[in-house]
Parts: sequence; C-alpha cells; structure tokens
Amino acid sequence: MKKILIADDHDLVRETLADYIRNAGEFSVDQASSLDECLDQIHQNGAYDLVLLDFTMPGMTLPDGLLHTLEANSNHPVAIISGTASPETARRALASGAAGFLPKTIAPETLISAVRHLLSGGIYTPQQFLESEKGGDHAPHLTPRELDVLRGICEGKANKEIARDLEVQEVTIKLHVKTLSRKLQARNRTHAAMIARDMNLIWP
Amino acid sequence: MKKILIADDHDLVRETLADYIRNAGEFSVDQASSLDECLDQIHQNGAYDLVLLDFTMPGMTLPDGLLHTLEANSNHPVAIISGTASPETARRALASGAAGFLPKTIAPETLISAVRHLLSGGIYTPQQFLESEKGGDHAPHLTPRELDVLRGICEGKANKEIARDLEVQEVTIKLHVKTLSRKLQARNRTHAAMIARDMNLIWP
DNA sequence: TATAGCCCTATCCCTAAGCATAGGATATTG
DNA sequence: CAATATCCTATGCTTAGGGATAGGGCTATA
Repeated sequence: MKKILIADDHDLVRETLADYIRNAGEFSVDQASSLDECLDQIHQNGAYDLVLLDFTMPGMTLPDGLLHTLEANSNHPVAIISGTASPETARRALASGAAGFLPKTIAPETLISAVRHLLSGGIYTPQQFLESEKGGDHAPHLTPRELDVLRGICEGKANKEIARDLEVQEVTIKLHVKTLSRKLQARNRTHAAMIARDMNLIWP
Repeated sequence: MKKILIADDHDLVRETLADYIRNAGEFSVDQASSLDECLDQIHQNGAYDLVLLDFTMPGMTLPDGLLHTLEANSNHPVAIISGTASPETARRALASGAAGFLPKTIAPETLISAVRHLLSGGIYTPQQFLESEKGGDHAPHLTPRELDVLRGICEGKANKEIARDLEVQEVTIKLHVKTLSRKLQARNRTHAAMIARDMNLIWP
C-alpha cells in the first residue's frame, strides 16, 4: 500500500482530508503540521511515495521549503496543496520541482484521481493554471540579502531601520529594494510586499 | 434536525468538512462557495440554525460580510471559520456580532462540540484567543472612503494615482492615508497594507 | 438648532523613497 | 585565469510620502 504524507497546519482540514483519502482504501496516510515536522516524519519513516505540502504552513516557503522536502524524500514526488492559489505561484512551484499543484478548490473525487496520477509518476496541474501560461514569466530568483530586505519591508520598516538591523548603509538597502522590486515586477515597496505575501516568499 | 450552512470557497475543504459534520448524524448541512451564494441560499431556504462563514472567501470582508449574513439569517448564530486566524481578528469578529470564531487548527471532534454549543445559543472561542485580550484594543472602524484609499494602497498605487481614480486631490488621499494608518496602528502605507490583508479589510 | 462624523481642500514643511551611475570587494566556478 | 554573481558603498538628484494646522461643506441625528 502506497505511503502518503500530508503536511498542513490546519488540524481540521488535514484530518478530515486524511480520513477522506484513507477511505479510498488504497493508501496509508501519515500527517504533519509544519515543515519541520514533515521533514522529521520523512527522516523517521523513510521516504514517502507522495508528500502533499500545504503552501501556507509554518516554515513553508517557495522554493526553499519545497526543495528541502524533495531532498529529504529522495526526490519522490512532492506536490503543493494550497487554498490561495495563483497561476503564477503554481508555475513557480512546478518550476521548482513540484510534481503537482492542487488548489483546495478541486473536488474531492478529483483529488483522489490526482493522487493516483501523482503516485504513478505523473504531473498534475489543473487546466486553468496552465492556460494562462504567458511566455517569459520567470520565477524570480531573489538573493538571500534581497529576502532579508523584503522581510523588513513586509514589517513596514523604513530603509534606514532595515539598514541598521542588517548593519549596512541605507543606500545598500535602497539598491536591494530597487532590484527586488524589479524582479517581482512591483511598482514600489508596498506592491512588493503584497506580491511577496501572495507568493509566500517570506516567513517571519 | 438542525440546519447548518457551510460557506467556503475551497471545495475540497468544504465538502470533506460537510461530510464529517453530517456523519455525526445530528445535522443537515448545506453548502455555499462564496458570500453571494451564501446569502442566496439563506434567502431561498430560509434562515439556518447556524452558518459557518469562511474568512477568506470571495466577497467576504470583516465586518461587512458578516453583518450582511447576520441580517439575512435573522440574527441566528453565524460563526467565522478561518485558517489564518489572529487573536486580533477573532476579537474583531466577535465584536461585530459573530457567535464564534473557529480556527481551522482545531481538532475535528472539538468542532462538533463547538457546533453543538453554538446551536444552543452559546459563544465559542478557543482559550488562546481570549487570553491575549489586552485591553483597549478596539476594532478599528474605517470609513468607506478610507477603505477606497486602502484598496489603492494595497495595489501599490501612488497617492496621485489613487487621487485620480477617486477624482479628488492628492492632499485628500494623504489625509486618508494618515488617518487610516493611525486607526490600524500602522507605521506607514506598506505596514497598513499588510495589516489590512491580515484583517481581511479589503476585497478586490 | 446644535453636535458630530465624514469628506474635501489648502499651505508649508521635512523626510523617505526611488533612480541613475560608477566603482570596489568577495566568492564561486567553468 | 576569466567570467559571474553577490554584496557593499558613494554621489547626486527628483519625486513621493507623511505630518501639522486650519478651514468649509454636507448629512444625519439628538
């Protein structure tokens, strides 16, 4: 029987979901409620045949959280499951090596068939997320430093303050703000903050 | 048999959840996948004994979405259910007339008992959300105009741009930005945007 | 009618943000 | 080694954001 791990911090959602998948009778399901717990489970129980990762759980980021999980799971399929899904995010997830992207808006029966498909090595993405695949829309790669600055922006800090925290000059922060805004295609810091949140780029 | 309406845009979550509650054998459960659909259901089928409203669904805002639902449902209990729950938000929901606040992190069995409690006219809130009840932390009331400006801020627009859209002078926007930032206790527009998103004050 | 809340405007001011350009210091890697 | 990427700094500039203060007009309501 195939082993599946579901990682989601919402007990209510995760457990009813795990129940539902178990009731299909074909899978054994384990659970985790954070990224750390997820990695622990994998290390303890060995690689799973499929890992379903919630996009908005403690410790989860894109792409790092996904990459860590893939590595820990010996590159067995890992799919992202999310409620607040944008096509852009879906593409980022797939580009980073996810085997699938499952919005929580899909029907339960569809989920089961998606799981079967993923277990047999397939890639699953709903049509609507592939249709809007406008060309040249790369997943922006932010450097560690840029992420530091982005974190500060998201907390509403001023450049000067971020500079103090990171122990660099204010001009340097301005530089990072400019470049990361370009990469995110944001028109200013506020926009960048909102985009960052949409994309789950940061984690407090 | 008590009638319950669950409104959540995530089919997967809503349906597995509805199943779970139905399996308790005490309730009949209807579903809606947006605020509008929720209001429609109430108008068509009459008031429900309990409505569970997802916090992050199309059309949902606090407090307006909640108030509309309460009104439509003849003030029968309406509870908010949310994944991204902050104590602050919980307090805002309760202050606006919600009968309860159910984070999606609660255990499924706890949910059932909470539902029973709500149906008998009680108020349900997890302890942790009441404990951190620091005094004097009012739910900020933003005027319609302030919400308009806030929407613009969240889209990364400049004051000048917002002014053009709303057909007023730029100074007016600055005024609104200042006052709404005060009300939200934000240090600047970026911070205000993040807080607004946390509190679900805005909807595109 | 008086009070209060909301909305709009004006003027003055200072600081923060953002852009461009240029250069130096490290690392890593083909 | 040369190429690349990242990070930091500097100078100079323009515009945007944010704050204080002081009005006027409107509407609902006590």
